[in-house]
Amino acid sequence: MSSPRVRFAPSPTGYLHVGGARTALFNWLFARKTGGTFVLRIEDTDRERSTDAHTRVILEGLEWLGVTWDEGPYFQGAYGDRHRADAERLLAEGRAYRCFCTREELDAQRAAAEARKEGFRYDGRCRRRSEENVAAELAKGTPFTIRLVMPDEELAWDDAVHGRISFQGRDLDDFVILRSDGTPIYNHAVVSDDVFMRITHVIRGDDHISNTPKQIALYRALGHPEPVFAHVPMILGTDGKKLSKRHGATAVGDYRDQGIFPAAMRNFLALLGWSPGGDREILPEADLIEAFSLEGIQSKPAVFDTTKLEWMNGQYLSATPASELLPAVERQLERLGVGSSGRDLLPLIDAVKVRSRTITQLAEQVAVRLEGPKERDAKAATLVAKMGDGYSMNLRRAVTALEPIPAAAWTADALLDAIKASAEADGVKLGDAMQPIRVALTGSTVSEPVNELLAIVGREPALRRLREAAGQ
RNA sequence: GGCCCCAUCGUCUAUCGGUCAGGACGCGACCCUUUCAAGGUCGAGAGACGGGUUCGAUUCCCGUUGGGGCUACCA
Repeated sequence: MSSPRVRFAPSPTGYLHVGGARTALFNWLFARKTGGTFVLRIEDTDRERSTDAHTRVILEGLEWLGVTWDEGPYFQGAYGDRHRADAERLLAEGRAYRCFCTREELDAQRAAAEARKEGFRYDGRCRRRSEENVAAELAKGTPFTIRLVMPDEELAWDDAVHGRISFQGRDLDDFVILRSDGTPIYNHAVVSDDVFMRITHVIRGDDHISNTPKQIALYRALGHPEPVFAHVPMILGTDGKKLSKRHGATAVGDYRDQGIFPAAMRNFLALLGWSPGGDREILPEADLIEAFSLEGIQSKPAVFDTTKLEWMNGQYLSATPASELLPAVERQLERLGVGSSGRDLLPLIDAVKVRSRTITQLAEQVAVRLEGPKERDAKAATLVAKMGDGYSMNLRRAVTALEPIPAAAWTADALLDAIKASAEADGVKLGDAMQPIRVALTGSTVSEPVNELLAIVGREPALRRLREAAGQ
């Protein structure tokens, strides 16, 4: 077999959903693994809902993820002539027919079927029209759609992830392939394009399984061999329902904005519904490609767990040197309206790196060290409440102990000694002396070691904040 | 309603008939640290149910239950 050709074919009717991103990723991984070609096709046949803005967002999302395409983007809307020609060929060969039923008639039939608790299936009445009758309708200029003659035969395939899936043609109806305005319906456009673009492997979402028999019927009618189909399971929200807006962030852009790394997102998405086998979790791009296979794809849906995504991002964050993080941190600081006032940010980044899971969190922590906390987090607030007067008392002690240290001697080591000596003299546990300082300086119970924190914040700002927090 | 897909810890998963059912996230404990994390160690935690097939089923088959998808002149 010549090298595989795969495609990702989103419709620009919304943002790039994480499910779509994963489908794109699997296609990409497969193409890279097999030395195949990854084609991007924008399915914009739904003129009502498709927008250029959505197309742009999808392209940007893919680029951000590092899912690069080798061909395209092709726009399905540009191929109307071929779609029409294919439909007319089917018509000429008797594999399709004109349907003059109006929307109203169809709606009435559907309503009646539903009232009887039955599924609606078009009864094919227009297929039985005589040639004279068709000619007469045509002469009158009655609008018509073109429907495919659904063969009464088995429509089955060996799905690369599900194994054999089989439908019966008699359970399906003669579906519309060309609208009365001459534009194609999804299934028809897809098959026409996949044939034209010589797609060998169709890797797409599970929700397309029920479209597949229709498309197989189309391939057979058109006289083209079918590609390999691989239907990847869907992504669910934590409640087990299809992932949607109400589960929170679903667009890849949301995660980019939250400070998730493309590499972490890629790694996480790849492991959602696919496993390289064994116990590996953190896989760089090259390993992902090396290990990828369609057979490794799970057949059950997967729940999108943002906690694990963040953990994974933290792994990538910890492994990235501060110097590489710097530009992103500077951008985030700018967004927060925080100036670095000429300070070298590298030590600050290193100080908070292992305690952050996203660039955004990291930048916020850097900002706090630069300008002080805006508020206390829940744990810190609880701690302050629990300590009562002890909180400000310990802060006053800290100020007394730290004030004598001149700026020139304001080092982590000296600070540690001073705090220890003070705590010991007052009979205060070191933790009780430290934690109020940490909270006063960061608004959080989590930070680098307190003496290092003090050194990083600097003598004047640190003492000022401690006094303020102590109510002095 | 019809057609189709799915079913291992809370979550992501390993297992391709014989395992103390392994790993990761999260959770708990401990170690490290006279302070926070990170890290390390340990722990709790799963084969939906019922039938088969088999010397032996999480694994193969059937059914039940429970999820999900599709059922448009949407994609």
